[in-house]
Amino acid sequence: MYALVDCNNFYASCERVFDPSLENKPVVVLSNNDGCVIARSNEAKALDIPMGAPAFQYEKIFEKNNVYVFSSNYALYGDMSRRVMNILSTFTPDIEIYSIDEAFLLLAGFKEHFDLTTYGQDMIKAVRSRTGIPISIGIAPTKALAKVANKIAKKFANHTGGVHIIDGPEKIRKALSWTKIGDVWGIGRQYEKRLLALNIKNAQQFVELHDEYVRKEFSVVGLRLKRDLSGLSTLSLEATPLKKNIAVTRAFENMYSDYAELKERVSTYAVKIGEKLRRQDSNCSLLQVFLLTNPFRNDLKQYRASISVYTPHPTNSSITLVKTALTGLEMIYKEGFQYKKAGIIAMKLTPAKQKQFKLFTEENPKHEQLMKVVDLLNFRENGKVKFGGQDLGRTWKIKQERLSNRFSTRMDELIRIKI
DNA sequence: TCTGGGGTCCTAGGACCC
DNA sequence: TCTGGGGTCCTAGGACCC
Repeated sequence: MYALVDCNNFYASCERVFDPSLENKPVVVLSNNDGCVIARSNEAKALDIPMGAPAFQYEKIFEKNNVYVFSSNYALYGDMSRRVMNILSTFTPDIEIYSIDEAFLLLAGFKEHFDLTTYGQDMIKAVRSRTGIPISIGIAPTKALAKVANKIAKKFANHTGGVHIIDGPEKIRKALSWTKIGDVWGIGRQYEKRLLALNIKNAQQFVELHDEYVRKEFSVVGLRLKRDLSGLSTLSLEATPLKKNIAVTRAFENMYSDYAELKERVSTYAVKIGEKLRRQDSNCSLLQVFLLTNPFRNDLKQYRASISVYTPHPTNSSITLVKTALTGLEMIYKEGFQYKKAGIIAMKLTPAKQKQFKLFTEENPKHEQLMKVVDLLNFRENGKVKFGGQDLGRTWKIKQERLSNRFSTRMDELIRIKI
């Protein structure tokens, strides 16, 4: 059996842990630049604030309903996630961390020795008492069905107490008939549209389609999903692998048309890519750089371009990455456009330890030492060391007007209690 | 004024190899 | 008239996920 454990309204719940007065109140968390709503408490969902809602369009609704609005605080959410996952790992040796707030647990052979409902409830209690985060658990013979079970556990929390088990053909059929086709894991907007056109409205009707048909219309991905949903375990637990790509992409606060400004932004993104690579101890060999205008401004000329550039050798040195990224930028930049967003994706990642030496080009060995020192200083001094290509006068101007403290990772931002 | 960011996988087509 | 068969690698685009 597989369990899917999902943190309820994760980002909103993290904010609540450190401010319990938010309990039972509507809470939303915004994306970078305070742009869109990316997490909502149940109370906020009840106000019909949709996922992805642009914040500026909902300002009035926030005010009228006393919605508590937060900028996203990834330092906090990442650390809380790590704590939750650590607790879950004590319940089974086989765990796949699927996302920041979700994990699959393989409970092989547990059924014979434990009551799975009680086991699930024990997990809920442990995570709640040790982190303050509420979770829901779905248990079933396959991953796709565990997802379905999780949805039921959450939707009928009053009945299920947060744990729901699907086992046996009858329960599977019942759960699948209840599940709307668009709510199935792996069925997104496009597939939903196509299936509805065929009058396939729920998951049960989907699993009754012929294999060949599903394979032809929805590729092997769809076919695997169909099998897994029908109870044949097809998707297995994956060891949480190292990342294959690492990206830093941001919309700008304004539109830029000046090459010098883009150069500064892209340099800063490349420096950040370097930090991320060093954190997971990887090198990269290929950088993809892209640039685009504001797609929401129909009145302006549109342009988007992207290019891949090889680094001279596998590297995680910010210096080399900046140089490579700027080569790419120069190739795709065109004058006369108002740019709104740029990004860099590092690809072809290799472990930093297994460096393939090149015959003619090689990293200056001083880079490695230098980067170590820079990372250390930036950690201690909260990001004070910058590179020449970055704007030294810039006080990081991403919009974060309602940021909570990094309660669990910074000494100077600990929660304060008055006695 | 204002509209996120970071991932994965699959397929098709082109360029290349022997 | 007629023009092989089997590969790999890369890229772009499109779908999906949270």
